[in-house]
Amino acid sequence: MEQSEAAAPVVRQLDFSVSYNASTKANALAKGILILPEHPQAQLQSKLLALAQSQHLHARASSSSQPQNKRPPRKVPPQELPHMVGLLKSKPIAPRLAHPVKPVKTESPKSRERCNIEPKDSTPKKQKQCNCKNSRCLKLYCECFAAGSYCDNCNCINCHNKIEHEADRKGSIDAILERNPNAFTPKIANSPHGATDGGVEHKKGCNCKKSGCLKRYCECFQANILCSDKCKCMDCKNFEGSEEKKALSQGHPEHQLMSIQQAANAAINGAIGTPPSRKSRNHQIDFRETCSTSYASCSPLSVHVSKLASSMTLESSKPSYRAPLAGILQLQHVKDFCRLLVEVSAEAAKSLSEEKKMINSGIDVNVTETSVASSHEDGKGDQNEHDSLGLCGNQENGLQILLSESDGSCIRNRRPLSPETLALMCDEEDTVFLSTSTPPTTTQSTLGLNPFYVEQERLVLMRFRSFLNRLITCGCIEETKIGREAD
DNA sequence: GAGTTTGAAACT
DNA sequence: CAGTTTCAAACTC
Repeated sequence: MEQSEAAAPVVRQLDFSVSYNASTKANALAKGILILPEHPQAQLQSKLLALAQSQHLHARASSSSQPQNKRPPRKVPPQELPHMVGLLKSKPIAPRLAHPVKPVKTESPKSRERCNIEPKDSTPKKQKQCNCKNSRCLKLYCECFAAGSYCDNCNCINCHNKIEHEADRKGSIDAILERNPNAFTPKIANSPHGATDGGVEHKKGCNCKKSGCLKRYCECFQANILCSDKCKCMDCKNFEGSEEKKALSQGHPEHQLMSIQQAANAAINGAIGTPPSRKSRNHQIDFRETCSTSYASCSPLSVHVSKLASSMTLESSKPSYRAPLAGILQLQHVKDFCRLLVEVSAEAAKSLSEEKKMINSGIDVNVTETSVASSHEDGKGDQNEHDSLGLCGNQENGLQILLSESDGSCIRNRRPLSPETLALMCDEEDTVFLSTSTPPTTTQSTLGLNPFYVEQERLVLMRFRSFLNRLITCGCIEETKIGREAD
């Protein structure tokens, strides 16, 4: 069947678990996934990622003065360490040093470290530069060592975390692993609760007492995640809905971006109504217990409701709250939507191939082109999408009017949106995709961007954007409804 | 840049 | 396992 054949590339493109390289190509083929060299899925993936992260990255780039030209030659990934140690036979314990001789330092570590704002996560992108003095960089105090990396361009003293001290290093690693086999495994992991903290949580949890978990002393805060059940912190303010956290975010663009990232992480789990978990420890002053909105309000579309519900909880001890998209967006909807995207792609492929044939036979195809694009921008396409998703089916007529808008502009004109919502809308990036609507150039072709697929990809991405806009609309409307009910 | 605070890691 | 010490990062002045 022609349609299924055309849909195959999109199926492959949407399979983000498969990275496009020579080794995975064979795997993909074995799975029946079609690989098209002239249109690697990485292009689509990177565009989607860029769409979601552009705001974050732009702001980070402007706020960070860290020089980007430092590239350590080779870094050992954290997960590599246990493996390395497993090969060791002896177990020398690294002795504690009294007071090593201090070499002359040439650079101010503070000015540099201040700029090093990369969140500590499982996949560090930028090499930390430590300032260790007494640990020889062979203890977990050393960030480089703890990350499984060799020291490089650091300001450490008497450093043994180097290739030339490999024996010492391995001995120390072995000793540490003997104490704690998980010492080198990433501390940040996917949360079993999902919505609790935006999808990830600190494996061990923090133990903060004075920082309110709102300073970088706190490992959770530093990793840009919310505190979880596992934390033993006191007077924690690092939870969704925390006024202090909110105030902090509003004051600092960097923290705003962190919040956006947290909210985006939470969107996947929170929007489909994953039940929140609760942290309950009687020995601790837990603000989350008095603010039951915290965990439920993880959706980026629910930021305003979160604020509202937060204030409600100050007045009532048992506030009721549900995320705006709870009960609206179900897992099945996401599946349906993916199916829809495949269909859109297939239809586009079909139309485009017909168009190509017509061009070849000298027929003017302007009308066809218009019909293809418009059918996916509104009208039938929208109805199809709306039907398949069943979104906001319980909403009043106003919603239908809003849904009929294809670009979501009316939503934005209605009132200012939160940075979190704007981050998801990513409309400022529209030009990136819309620019591909211009006739493909020979450059694109020579770069391996088959114009046929560029156009096909554009249509799919536009549908995706349209879907996100509708989702936002649903969230806004539900939010308004909840707000009215609260009044 | 020096000094202080903080919380994880290491040690007892 | 709890308490203490050490350590280096984060923070303040």
